[in-house]
Amino acid sequence: MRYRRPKGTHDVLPSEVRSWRAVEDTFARVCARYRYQELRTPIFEDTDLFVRSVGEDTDIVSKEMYTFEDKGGRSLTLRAEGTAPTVRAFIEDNLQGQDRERLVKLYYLTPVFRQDRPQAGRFRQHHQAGVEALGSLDPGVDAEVIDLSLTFYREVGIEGVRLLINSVGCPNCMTAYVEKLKASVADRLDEMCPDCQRRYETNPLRLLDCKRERCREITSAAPSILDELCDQCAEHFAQVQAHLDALGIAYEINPRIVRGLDYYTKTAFEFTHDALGAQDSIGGGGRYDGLVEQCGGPPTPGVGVGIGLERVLLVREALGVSDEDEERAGVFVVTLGDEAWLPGYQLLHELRQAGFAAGIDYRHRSIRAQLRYADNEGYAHAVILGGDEIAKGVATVRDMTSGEQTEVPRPKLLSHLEG
RNA sequence: GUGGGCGUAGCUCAAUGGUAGAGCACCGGACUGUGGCUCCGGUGGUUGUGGGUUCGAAUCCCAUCGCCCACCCCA
Repeated sequence: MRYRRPKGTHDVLPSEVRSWRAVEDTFARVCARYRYQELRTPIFEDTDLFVRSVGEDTDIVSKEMYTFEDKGGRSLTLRAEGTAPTVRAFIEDNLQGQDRERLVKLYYLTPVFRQDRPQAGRFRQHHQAGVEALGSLDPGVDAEVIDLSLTFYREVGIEGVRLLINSVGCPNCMTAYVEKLKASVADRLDEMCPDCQRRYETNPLRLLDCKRERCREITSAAPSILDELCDQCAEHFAQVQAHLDALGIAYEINPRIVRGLDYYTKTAFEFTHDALGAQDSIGGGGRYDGLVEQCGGPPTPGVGVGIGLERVLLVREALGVSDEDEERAGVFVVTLGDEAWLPGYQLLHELRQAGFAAGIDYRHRSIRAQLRYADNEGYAHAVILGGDEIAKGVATVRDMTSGEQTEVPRPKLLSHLEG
């Protein structure tokens, strides 16, 4: 095999496209219902956009980005996540207009590139469906984004989604909390794993995220961020819960949800599903009230979610969700012998011009082979043209479901098929 | 990046050192101009690749590539 697809990437085969379409169309439909508008941004951006928004010290930026230089010496990076490019466009294209209080609601479907080691549910190119709501601090918007996500999961046929929520506070309470966290861990730091010892200096919040039993045990003694939130953040988190409660949305509060992107403030949440293996997160997001300003725009709060489409597809498969069978459609032109070929070929063109899906057998095989093919390919009708039909100026129309056949005069063929 | 498992026909898998097979799919026939059911027959493999051990390797050893799973991280 001379060429292979790059590691961690996938070809979406014709047989798989239907479920992709079903999921993508459902997402677009749900977004339209919640009044989010589609935004398409480039597949690559200035490297600096991701570095400064996601955070220099995150795994995504420090080891997973596909970064390259163009001929002008600019450093560019393949889309490593969805929020930063959306925020960039929000600012650059002035999507908010003059009304700086206006809520701008955007959605996207996009490939995302990260160079991890592939495994179940993890790819180097995956696809995310996401929404971003920019311009409101209202906790009802946090809940709306969560509600939209859950509606999407339900409408693609996924039951059993678990919602985990947390608040990571604002820069003020977060800084104060980080100090307390470090203090509580400090005297046992030498017992922790090398990663955590590094995190202690570079990104202490991530200490809470470590999966090692020893580290978990040590951090379990640490204060919860939820106890350290400032009044504003605590109130916002309470209000998010009140809004979720009002919608009857079940959730678990999990103070260990930190998320791997540095721009999050206040609300952070994650959707998981038990049908998946180790990579059980099927979506995640949160609030990022400082990001727009940090990227050079006017101070603007925001909240959003990213949903992994491959994982959604995996869950659907595990749950046995099936897409509707495609109905039989189209007309297959069966020609018998040389004299019927060109008339059949003309009919094929005529059918297509009239809007029918239509096909023919370029192998000139037996009628048996042609009908078998038409059956396998899901045609609704076969039109048989042989010596008899040509002589009589008719065509034989066979209904591929019932097997009924009728002789139809050539001039009336199209109207007969339409009826 | 670290560790483990697995690579045999288009697909799912047999064959444990001695002639590479089955089911499904595909093609043809029974049915000379009629698909689906049944029966019969057929096409299809440099056993991922390279090297080694052996009289003999799909099988054992080494290397390499690929895939899968876990760690890590995330969607």
